[in-house]
Amino acid sequence: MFVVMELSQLRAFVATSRERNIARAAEALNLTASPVSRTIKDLEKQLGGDLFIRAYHDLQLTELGERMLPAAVRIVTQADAMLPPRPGREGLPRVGATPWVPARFIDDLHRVAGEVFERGVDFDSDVSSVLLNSLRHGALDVAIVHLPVEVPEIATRVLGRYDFQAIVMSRDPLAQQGSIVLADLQEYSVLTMPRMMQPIPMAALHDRLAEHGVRDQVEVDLRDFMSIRSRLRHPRTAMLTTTAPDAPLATTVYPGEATLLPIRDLEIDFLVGVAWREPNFAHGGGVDEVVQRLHPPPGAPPVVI
Amino acid sequence: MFVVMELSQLRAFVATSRERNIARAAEALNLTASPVSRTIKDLEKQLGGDLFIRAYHDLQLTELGERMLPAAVRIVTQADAMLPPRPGREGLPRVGATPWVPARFIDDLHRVAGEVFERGVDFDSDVSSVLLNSLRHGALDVAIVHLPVEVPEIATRVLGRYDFQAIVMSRDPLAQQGSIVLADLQEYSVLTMPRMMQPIPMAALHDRLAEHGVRDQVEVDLRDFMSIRSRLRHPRTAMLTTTAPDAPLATTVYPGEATLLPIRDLEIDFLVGVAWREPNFAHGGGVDEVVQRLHPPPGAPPVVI
DNA sequence: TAAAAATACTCCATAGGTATTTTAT
DNA sequence: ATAAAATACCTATGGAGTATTTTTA
Repeated sequence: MFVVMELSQLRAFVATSRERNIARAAEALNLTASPVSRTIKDLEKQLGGDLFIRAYHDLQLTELGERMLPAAVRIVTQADAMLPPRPGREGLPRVGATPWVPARFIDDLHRVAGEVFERGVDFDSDVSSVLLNSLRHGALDVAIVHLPVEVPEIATRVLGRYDFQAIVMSRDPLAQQGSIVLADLQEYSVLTMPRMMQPIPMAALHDRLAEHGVRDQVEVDLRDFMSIRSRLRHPRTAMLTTTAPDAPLATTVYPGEATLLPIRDLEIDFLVGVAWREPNFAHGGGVDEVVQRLHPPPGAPPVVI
Repeated sequence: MFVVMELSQLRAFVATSRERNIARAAEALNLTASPVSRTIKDLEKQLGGDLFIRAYHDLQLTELGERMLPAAVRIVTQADAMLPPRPGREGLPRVGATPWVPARFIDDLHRVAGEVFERGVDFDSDVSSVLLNSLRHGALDVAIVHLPVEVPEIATRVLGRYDFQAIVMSRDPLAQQGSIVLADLQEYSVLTMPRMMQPIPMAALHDRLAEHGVRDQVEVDLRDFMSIRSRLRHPRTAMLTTTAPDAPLATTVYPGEATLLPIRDLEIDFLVGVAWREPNFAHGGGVDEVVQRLHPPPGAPPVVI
C-alpha cells in the first residue's frame, strides 16, 4: 500500500466523487472497478476516515471527503497543467454555460474565452448543477450558471439579474389582465423550469406557488423543451419563465400567439453569474482574465434584464 | 514510463533541485541514486526539455526547471498536507531564522509561531540563502531572513531595518574619533559577515570598501564566530556589523573593551523581514497568520534599529 | 433479485536495486 | 584518476485484472 500520497490515488478519488459510481469512475480512468475500489479503500485507511458514505446505488461524500475534495482537485489540476498540452482537444481550457439563461451571457462567454485562449476552448452546455459538479471536480474551468452557489471553493461573480413572468396563450382569459398575482394561477397547470436548475430560488418559487393554492406544478425537463408549446395550448396552462427576449423559451412560441404577464407579487430574483475554482493554477491565469473581462466595464450600469 | 504526472516524480525533482546532487536527493528520498536519475530523465522526456544543466559536480536548474519548481513544490506540499500528521516531529510546521539579525526578530518568531501552531513547530537556524533554499523547496514554511529576496514564488514583508557600524578595540587609534569614514579603514583588516548571508547589500558593501582602498576584507564564517574577539585584538583590525544591542556579535565583546563607531559615508541599509511561499496551503492558513502577527500592530511606529 | 462495491487470488509491469559504463575535469 | 550521473540488467513488490462474495434495497 502507499505510505505517501500518490496522484493516482487522488485521481481515483476525484473521479469517483465526480461520477458517484466506482464503475463509471474506473471507465473514466481507463481502469476496471476493482483497483479503483481498492485505491479508495487504501486512501481512506491512510486518511484515517471514510471518504464516502456507501448508500445503495449511490456514493456520497462524507464530511472528510468534502474537506479533501478541493485539495485533491487542486493538486490533480496543477499536476496536469505541468505537462505540455498534447495535440488534439486535450489540455484545452474548458468552459460551460447553462442554456437556461439569456443568450447574451453565453455569447459573451464564447467571445471572451475565444479572445483569452488563443489555442481554443472546449464548450459544455448543461444545467447549472451539472456544470458546478464539473467545476468542482476540475472537469470544467469556468461556467455561466445561476446563482447563488454555495460551494466554498467555487468563486462567483454576478453578471445579471432577471425575474419571471407568466406566459399564457393569447386567447387565455388571463391574457386580458395585463398583469397577474399568483392567486390567479390557482386552477392552472403551472409549468416551471427544472428545480435542479437553481435549487434555492426554485424551491422558493414552488413554496410561493403552493402558498397561493397552486396545486398543479409541472417541472419541464430540458429534454421536454420542445413540448412546451403544445402543453401551453391546453386550457388553463401557464409557464413561468424568464422575460428575456433571447431566452430559450422565446424561440418556442410564435410572436402574438402567447402573452407575457408580469407577476405583481412574485419577488424572487434569479441571478446569473460566472463561476470558477479559486485558487486556479491551470492555463496560466487565463481563467481569471476571462472572469475579469466578463464583468461589465466599470462605470457601465449594472445589467438588469 | 509514466504518461501522466506522478507525485514520486515531483518529489524526485524537488529533492534533486534542493540538494543539487542526485545521490543526496536519493538519500533524502530513501532511495538509491539510480531510480532518481531515471525519474528525472523520464520527467524531462515528458516535459520535452531538460530540467537541469549537468555541470561537473553541480546540477543547476534550467529555465524550464526554474519555471516548474514552484508548481512542483506547491503540489508536493499540498499532497503532504492532506495526510494526517504522524506522531513524532513529522508534519509539524517548520520555521527558521538567520542568526545574523537582532535577537528580537527571532524571539518574536518563536513566540508567534508557538501561539499560532499549538502542536509545536520545528526550528531551523542558518544563513538567509540556505533558509531561502529550504523555503523554495518546501522544507521550510516561514523564515526570518535578510531582504531583498528576488524569488518570484517567495513573498516577503519588511520587519525592520538596520545599518552597520565599525567595531574596534577601545585602545585602537580610531576609537578616539567618535565616528569614521570608509577611507579611515584603508590599512585595516576589515571583518565582514559572510557574503552569502545577504548577497546584494554585502556585494555593495564590498564594492564600497574596495572603492575606498580597503584591500584586506575577511568574511567571517558562522563557524568562526567565536574567533571574532581574538581577531579583533590584532592591531589594525575592525569588524563591520549591525548596531543592534542584541545582535549576536554584541555577546562576543565585553562592554568597554570595544568601541562602536558610526560610519558617516556608508549608506547601505540592511533589511530584515519574514519570508514565506505564496500561495501556501499547508497548515491551514497558519503561515499567513504568523506573517500577519509578526507585522507590528497598525499605528505603531516602524521598527528602526 | 439485482446491481454495485468489496474481496480473494493471480499475474505481470515496472519501480527499485546492483553493477557497470560514461562523462567531465 | 576520480566523482558523479547515466545506463544495462535483474529482482520482486504491488498495482491491475478476473472471478467471487458481500451488501442492501
